Amino acid sequence: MSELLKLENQLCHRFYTLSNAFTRAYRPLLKALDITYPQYITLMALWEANNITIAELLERTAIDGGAMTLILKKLNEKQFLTIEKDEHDKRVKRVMLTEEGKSKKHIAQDVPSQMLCKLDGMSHEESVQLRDLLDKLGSCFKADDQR
Amino acid sequence: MSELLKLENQLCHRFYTLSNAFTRAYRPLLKALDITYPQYITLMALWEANNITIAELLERTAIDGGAMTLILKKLNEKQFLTIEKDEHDKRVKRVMLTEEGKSKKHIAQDVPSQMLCKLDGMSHEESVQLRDLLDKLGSCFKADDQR
DNA sequence: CATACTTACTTTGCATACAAAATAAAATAA
DNA sequence: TTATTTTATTTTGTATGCAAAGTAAGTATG
Repeated sequence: MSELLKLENQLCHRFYTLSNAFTRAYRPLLKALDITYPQYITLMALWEANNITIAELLERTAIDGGAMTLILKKLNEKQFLTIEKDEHDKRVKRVMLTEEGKSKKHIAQDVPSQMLCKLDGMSHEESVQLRDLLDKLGSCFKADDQR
Repeated sequence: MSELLKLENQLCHRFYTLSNAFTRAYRPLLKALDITYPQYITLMALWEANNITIAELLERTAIDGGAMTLILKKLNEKQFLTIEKDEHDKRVKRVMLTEEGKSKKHIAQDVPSQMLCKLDGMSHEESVQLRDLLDKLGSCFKADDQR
Protein backbone atom coordinates (compact mmCIF):
# COMPACT_ATOMS: atom_id res chain seq x y z
CA MET A 1 0.00 0.00 0.00
CA SER A 2 1.67 3.16 -1.17
CA GLU A 3 1.97 5.54 1.74
CA LEU A 4 2.18 8.42 -0.67
CA LEU A 5 -1.42 7.99 -1.79
CA LYS A 6 -2.89 7.91 1.70
CA LEU A 7 -5.20 10.79 2.41
CA GLU A 8 -3.71 11.49 5.82
CA ASN A 9 -0.33 12.10 4.21
CA GLN A 10 -1.60 14.78 1.84
CA LEU A 11 -0.69 18.32 2.69
CA CYS A 12 -3.21 19.46 0.11
CA HIS A 13 -6.08 17.75 1.91
CA ARG A 14 -5.26 19.58 5.12
CA PHE A 15 -5.44 22.85 3.23
CA TYR A 16 -8.66 21.85 1.58
CA THR A 17 -10.20 20.97 4.94
CA LEU A 18 -8.87 23.96 6.84
CA SER A 19 -9.77 26.47 4.18
CA ASN A 20 -13.33 25.22 4.17
CA ALA A 21 -13.36 25.21 7.96
CA PHE A 22 -12.33 28.86 7.99
CA THR A 23 -15.07 29.80 5.57
CA ARG A 24 -17.65 28.05 7.73
CA ALA A 25 -16.25 29.58 10.91
CA TYR A 26 -16.47 33.07 9.47
CA ARG A 27 -20.04 32.77 8.34
CA PRO A 28 -21.67 33.46 11.72
CA LEU A 29 -19.20 36.28 12.40
CA LEU A 30 -20.03 37.95 9.10
CA LYS A 31 -23.75 37.57 9.48
CA ALA A 32 -24.04 40.99 11.15
CA LEU A 33 -22.46 42.53 8.07
CA ASP A 34 -24.53 40.37 5.73
CA ILE A 35 -21.53 39.39 3.63
CA THR A 36 -19.78 36.19 2.57
CA TYR A 37 -16.16 35.36 3.19
CA PRO A 38 -14.88 36.40 -0.25
CA GLN A 39 -16.87 39.61 0.06
CA TYR A 40 -15.17 40.16 3.43
CA ILE A 41 -11.75 39.66 1.83
CA THR A 42 -12.67 42.18 -0.82
CA LEU A 43 -13.78 44.73 1.75
CA MET A 44 -10.65 44.23 3.82
CA ALA A 45 -8.60 45.04 0.75
CA LEU A 46 -10.63 48.18 0.18
CA TRP A 47 -10.51 49.31 3.79
CA GLU A 48 -6.76 49.19 3.42
CA ALA A 49 -6.62 50.88 0.04
CA ASN A 50 -9.69 52.62 -1.27
CA ASN A 51 -10.26 53.73 -4.83
CA ILE A 52 -8.16 51.07 -6.50
CA THR A 53 -8.63 49.35 -9.83
CA ILE A 54 -10.19 45.93 -10.19
CA ALA A 55 -6.82 44.56 -11.29
CA GLU A 56 -5.26 45.81 -8.07
CA LEU A 57 -8.09 44.27 -6.10
CA LEU A 58 -7.52 40.94 -7.81
CA GLU A 59 -3.83 41.16 -7.03
CA ARG A 60 -4.41 41.87 -3.34
CA THR A 61 -7.19 39.40 -2.71
CA ALA A 62 -6.16 36.55 -5.02
CA ILE A 63 -9.80 36.14 -5.92
CA ASP A 64 -10.73 34.86 -9.36
CA GLY A 65 -11.47 37.56 -11.92
CA GLY A 66 -14.77 36.10 -13.00
CA ALA A 67 -15.87 35.72 -9.42
CA MET A 68 -14.81 39.26 -8.59
CA THR A 69 -17.20 40.68 -11.15
CA LEU A 70 -20.08 39.08 -9.28
CA ILE A 71 -18.73 39.90 -5.82
CA LEU A 72 -18.45 43.57 -6.73
CA LYS A 73 -21.93 43.51 -8.16
CA LYS A 74 -23.26 42.13 -4.88
CA LEU A 75 -21.31 44.62 -2.76
CA ASN A 76 -22.55 47.40 -4.97
CA GLU A 77 -26.15 46.27 -4.55
CA LYS A 78 -25.58 46.22 -0.80
CA GLN A 79 -24.39 49.83 -0.98
CA PHE A 80 -20.87 49.07 0.19
CA LEU A 81 -19.18 50.49 -2.87
CA THR A 82 -19.49 52.09 -6.27
CA ILE A 83 -17.66 51.35 -9.49
CA GLU A 84 -16.61 53.97 -11.99
CA LYS A 85 -14.72 53.99 -15.22
CA ASP A 86 -11.31 55.57 -15.15
CA GLU A 87 -11.21 58.95 -16.87
CA HIS A 88 -8.02 58.37 -18.77
CA ASP A 89 -8.28 54.68 -19.59
CA LYS A 90 -11.81 53.56 -20.21
CA ARG A 91 -10.86 49.90 -19.93
CA VAL A 92 -10.05 50.41 -16.26
CA LYS A 93 -12.65 50.51 -13.52
CA ARG A 94 -12.10 51.95 -10.08
CA VAL A 95 -13.76 50.65 -6.96
CA MET A 96 -14.71 53.09 -4.25
CA LEU A 97 -16.20 52.54 -0.84
CA THR A 98 -19.36 54.46 -0.08
CA GLU A 99 -19.63 56.25 3.24
CA GLU A 100 -21.69 53.32 4.40
CA GLY A 101 -19.02 50.91 3.22
CA LYS A 102 -16.37 52.85 5.08
CA SER A 103 -18.41 52.95 8.25
CA LYS A 104 -18.89 49.18 8.25
CA LYS A 105 -15.23 48.86 9.01
CA HIS A 106 -16.01 49.65 12.62
CA ILE A 107 -18.35 46.71 12.84
CA ALA A 108 -15.77 44.51 11.18
CA GLN A 109 -13.13 45.44 13.74
CA ASP A 110 -14.46 42.75 16.05
CA VAL A 111 -14.32 39.95 13.53
CA PRO A 112 -10.58 39.14 13.65
CA SER A 113 -10.46 38.96 17.43
CA GLN A 114 -13.56 36.78 17.52
CA MET A 115 -11.87 34.44 15.09
CA LEU A 116 -8.73 34.40 17.21
CA CYS A 117 -10.86 33.29 20.13
CA LYS A 118 -11.95 30.25 18.18
CA LEU A 119 -8.30 29.46 17.59
CA ASP A 120 -6.98 29.42 21.10
CA GLY A 121 -5.10 26.28 21.92
CA MET A 122 -2.71 27.66 19.36
CA SER A 123 0.02 29.71 20.99
CA HIS A 124 1.28 32.97 19.56
CA GLU A 125 4.64 31.42 18.73
CA GLU A 126 2.94 28.60 16.92
CA SER A 127 0.82 30.86 14.80
CA VAL A 128 3.84 32.98 13.88
CA GLN A 129 5.69 29.82 12.96
CA LEU A 130 2.71 28.63 10.98
CA ARG A 131 2.45 31.92 9.15
CA ASP A 132 6.09 31.75 8.13
CA LEU A 133 5.73 28.22 6.85
CA LEU A 134 2.60 29.14 4.93
CA ASP A 135 4.40 32.02 3.29
CA LYS A 136 7.26 29.75 2.37
CA LEU A 137 4.85 27.29 0.83
CA GLY A 138 3.15 30.12 -0.97
CA SER A 139 6.40 31.14 -2.57
CA CYS A 140 6.70 27.63 -4.00
CA PHE A 141 3.56 28.22 -5.99
CA LYS A 142 4.19 31.73 -7.15
CA ALA A 143 6.82 30.73 -9.67
CA ASP A 144 4.53 28.16 -11.25
CA ASP A 145 1.40 30.22 -10.95
CA GLN A 146 1.85 32.91 -13.56
CA ARG A 147 -1.32 32.25 -15.44
CA MET B 1 -5.30 51.72 11.01
CA SER B 2 -6.14 48.53 12.82
CA GLU B 3 -3.45 45.97 12.14
CA LEU B 4 -5.90 43.21 12.87
CA LEU B 5 -7.97 43.97 9.80
CA LYS B 6 -5.07 43.99 7.37
CA LEU B 7 -5.25 41.25 4.80
CA GLU B 8 -1.63 40.25 5.19
CA ASN B 9 -2.24 39.48 8.85
CA GLN B 10 -5.07 37.05 8.18
CA LEU B 11 -4.24 33.40 8.59
CA CYS B 12 -7.51 32.58 6.87
CA HIS B 13 -6.49 34.40 3.71
CA ARG B 14 -3.31 32.36 3.48
CA PHE B 15 -5.40 29.22 3.67
CA TYR B 16 -7.82 30.52 1.12
CA THR B 17 -4.99 31.34 -1.27
CA LEU B 18 -3.01 28.16 -0.72
CA SER B 19 -5.98 25.87 -0.94
CA ASN B 20 -6.92 27.37 -4.28
CA ALA B 21 -3.29 27.17 -5.40
CA PHE B 22 -3.26 23.46 -4.62
CA THR B 23 -6.41 22.85 -6.59
CA ARG B 24 -4.96 24.66 -9.59
CA ALA B 25 -1.64 22.87 -9.24
CA TYR B 26 -3.33 19.48 -9.21
CA ARG B 27 -5.40 20.10 -12.28
CA PRO B 28 -2.71 19.34 -14.86
CA LEU B 29 -1.56 16.32 -12.86
CA LEU B 30 -5.07 14.89 -12.77
CA LYS B 31 -5.76 15.51 -16.40
CA ALA B 32 -4.52 12.04 -17.37
CA LEU B 33 -7.12 10.56 -15.03
CA ASP B 34 -9.78 12.99 -16.22
CA ILE B 35 -10.84 13.87 -12.69
CA THR B 36 -11.10 16.99 -10.54
CA TYR B 37 -9.40 17.52 -7.23
CA PRO B 38 -12.39 16.59 -5.04
CA GLN B 39 -12.91 13.54 -7.21
CA TYR B 40 -9.26 12.66 -6.59
CA ILE B 41 -9.76 13.00 -2.84
CA THR B 42 -12.76 10.72 -3.07
CA LEU B 43 -10.83 8.12 -5.02
CA MET B 44 -7.91 8.24 -2.60
CA ALA B 45 -10.31 7.49 0.21
CA LEU B 46 -11.69 4.54 -1.73
CA TRP B 47 -8.30 3.20 -2.72
CA GLU B 48 -7.57 3.05 0.98
CA ALA B 49 -10.89 1.57 2.01
CA ASN B 50 -13.17 0.15 -0.64
CA ASN B 51 -16.82 -0.70 -0.19
CA ILE B 52 -17.58 1.88 2.44
CA THR B 53 -20.76 3.83 3.06
CA ILE B 54 -21.27 7.37 1.85
CA ALA B 55 -21.25 8.55 5.45
CA GLU B 56 -17.83 7.01 5.94
CA LEU B 57 -16.64 8.62 2.75
CA LEU B 58 -17.85 12.00 3.97
CA GLU B 59 -16.06 11.47 7.25
CA ARG B 60 -12.77 10.57 5.58
CA THR B 61 -12.78 13.21 2.86
CA ALA B 62 -14.47 16.09 4.68
CA ILE B 63 -16.32 16.81 1.48
CA ASP B 64 -19.76 18.36 1.66
CA GLY B 65 -22.64 15.90 1.56
CA GLY B 66 -24.52 17.65 -1.18
CA ALA B 67 -21.40 17.89 -3.27
CA MET B 68 -20.57 14.25 -2.69
CA THR B 69 -23.80 13.16 -4.31
CA LEU B 70 -22.72 14.87 -7.52
CA ILE B 71 -19.10 13.73 -7.28
CA LEU B 72 -20.16 10.11 -6.92
CA LYS B 73 -22.52 10.53 -9.82
CA LYS B 74 -19.67 11.80 -11.97
CA LEU B 75 -17.30 9.04 -10.88
CA ASN B 76 -19.99 6.52 -11.56
CA GLU B 77 -20.53 7.86 -15.06
CA LYS B 78 -16.80 7.66 -15.61
CA GLN B 79 -16.90 3.98 -14.61
CA PHE B 80 -14.70 4.39 -11.55
CA LEU B 81 -17.26 3.06 -9.11
CA THR B 82 -20.72 1.68 -8.48
CA ILE B 83 -23.18 2.47 -5.74
CA GLU B 84 -25.48 -0.06 -4.14
CA LYS B 85 -27.99 -0.01 -1.38
CA ASP B 86 -27.07 -1.86 1.77
CA GLU B 87 -28.95 -5.12 2.23
CA HIS B 88 -29.76 -4.65 5.87
CA ASP B 89 -30.32 -0.91 6.05
CA LYS B 90 -31.87 0.52 2.94
CA ARG B 91 -31.02 4.08 3.94
CA VAL B 92 -27.36 3.29 3.56
CA LYS B 93 -25.51 3.20 0.27
CA ARG B 94 -22.20 1.52 -0.29
CA VAL B 95 -19.61 2.75 -2.73
CA MET B 96 -17.49 0.22 -4.57
CA LEU B 97 -14.62 0.67 -6.96
CA THR B 98 -14.95 -1.04 -10.30
CA GLU B 99 -12.00 -3.01 -11.62
CA GLU B 100 -11.27 -0.01 -13.77
CA GLY B 101 -11.44 2.26 -10.75
CA LYS B 102 -9.04 0.03 -8.87
CA SER B 103 -6.61 -0.09 -11.76
CA LYS B 104 -6.46 3.69 -12.02
CA LYS B 105 -4.65 3.69 -8.72
CA HIS B 106 -1.49 2.75 -10.59
CA ILE B 107 -1.72 5.84 -12.73
CA ALA B 108 -2.39 7.94 -9.65
CA GLN B 109 0.75 6.68 -7.93
CA ASP B 110 2.78 9.31 -9.73
CA VAL B 111 0.63 12.25 -8.71
CA PRO B 112 1.87 12.79 -5.14
CA SER B 113 5.53 12.76 -6.10
CA GLN B 114 4.87 15.14 -8.98
CA MET B 115 3.22 17.48 -6.54
CA LEU B 116 6.16 17.19 -4.17
CA CYS B 117 8.40 18.29 -7.00
CA LYS B 118 6.45 21.51 -7.29
CA LEU B 119 7.00 22.06 -3.58
CA ASP B 120 10.74 21.82 -3.36
CA GLY B 121 12.28 24.79 -1.64
CA MET B 122 10.42 23.32 1.31
CA SER B 123 12.64 21.00 3.33
CA HIS B 124 11.39 17.74 4.77
CA GLU B 125 11.66 19.08 8.32
CA GLU B 126 9.66 22.11 7.38
CA SER B 127 6.84 20.14 5.85
CA VAL B 128 6.69 17.87 8.89
CA GLN B 129 6.57 20.93 11.09
CA LEU B 130 3.90 22.44 8.89
CA ARG B 131 1.85 19.28 8.99
CA ASP B 132 1.93 19.22 12.78
CA LEU B 133 0.86 22.84 13.00
CA LEU B 134 -1.95 22.27 10.51
CA ASP B 135 -3.21 19.35 12.56
CA LYS B 136 -3.11 21.45 15.67
CA LEU B 137 -5.08 24.16 13.95
CA GLY B 138 -7.50 21.57 12.70
CA SER B 139 -8.16 20.40 16.23
CA CYS B 140 -9.18 23.96 17.12
CA PHE B 141 -12.01 23.72 14.66
CA LYS B 142 -13.21 20.25 15.41
CA ALA B 143 -14.78 21.20 18.72
CA ASP B 144 -16.75 23.99 17.14
CA ASP B 145 -17.48 22.16 13.95
CA GLN B 146 -20.08 19.64 15.01
CA ARG B 147 -22.72 20.78 12.60
C1' DC C 1 -3.48 55.92 -40.68
C1' DA C 2 -4.83 50.76 -40.71
C1' DT C 3 -3.88 46.22 -38.86
C1' DA C 4 -2.12 43.47 -35.24
C1' DC C 5 -1.41 42.95 -30.46
C1' DT C 6 -2.17 43.64 -25.65
C1' DT C 7 -4.98 44.91 -21.57
C1' DA C 8 -8.75 45.17 -18.36
C1' DC C 9 -12.73 43.28 -17.55
C1' DT C 10 -17.05 40.39 -18.33
C1' DT C 11 -19.40 36.25 -19.72
C1' DT C 12 -20.07 31.36 -20.02
C1' DG C 13 -20.07 26.52 -18.70
C1' DC C 14 -18.88 23.34 -15.41
C1' DA C 15 -17.80 21.76 -10.64
C1' DT C 16 -17.97 22.31 -6.12
C1' DA C 17 -19.24 24.43 -1.00
C1' DC C 18 -22.77 25.38 2.09
C1' DA C 19 -27.15 25.81 4.56
C1' DA C 20 -31.56 24.33 4.75
C1' DA C 21 -35.41 21.73 3.29
C1' DA C 22 -37.01 17.38 1.60
C1' DT C 23 -37.12 12.05 1.45
C1' DA C 24 -37.03 7.63 2.84
C1' DA C 25 -36.19 4.22 6.05
C1' DA C 26 -34.84 2.78 10.60
C1' DA C 27 -35.11 3.07 15.68
C1' DT C 28 -37.80 4.55 19.80
C1' DA C 29 -41.41 5.91 22.51
C1' DA C 30 -45.97 5.68 23.92
C1' DT D 1 -48.55 -1.30 16.83
C1' DT D 2 -48.90 3.68 15.89
C1' DA D 3 -46.78 8.14 16.45
C1' DT D 4 -42.36 10.41 17.13
C1' DT D 5 -37.73 11.00 16.45
C1' DT D 6 -33.40 10.02 14.36
C1' DT D 7 -30.38 8.78 10.57
C1' DA D 8 -28.58 8.50 5.68
C1' DT D 9 -28.79 10.63 1.59
C1' DT D 10 -30.61 13.80 -1.99
C1' DT D 11 -32.40 18.15 -3.56
C1' DT D 12 -32.55 23.13 -3.90
C1' DG D 13 -30.89 27.83 -4.05
C1' DT D 14 -27.07 30.86 -3.65
C1' DA D 15 -22.14 31.98 -4.08
C1' DT D 16 -17.91 31.14 -5.59
C1' DG D 17 -13.44 29.00 -8.33
C1' DC D 18 -11.57 28.01 -12.70
C1' DA D 19 -10.53 27.87 -17.62
C1' DA D 20 -11.59 29.66 -21.82
C1' DA D 21 -13.95 32.64 -24.88
C1' DG D 22 -15.66 37.23 -25.68
C1' DT D 23 -15.54 42.56 -25.61
C1' DA D 24 -14.00 46.98 -25.61
C1' DA D 25 -10.36 50.15 -25.48
C1' DG D 26 -5.54 51.22 -25.51
C1' DT D 27 -0.73 50.46 -27.72
C1' DA D 28 2.53 49.22 -31.11
C1' DT D 29 3.97 48.32 -36.00
C1' DG D 30 4.51 49.09 -40.60
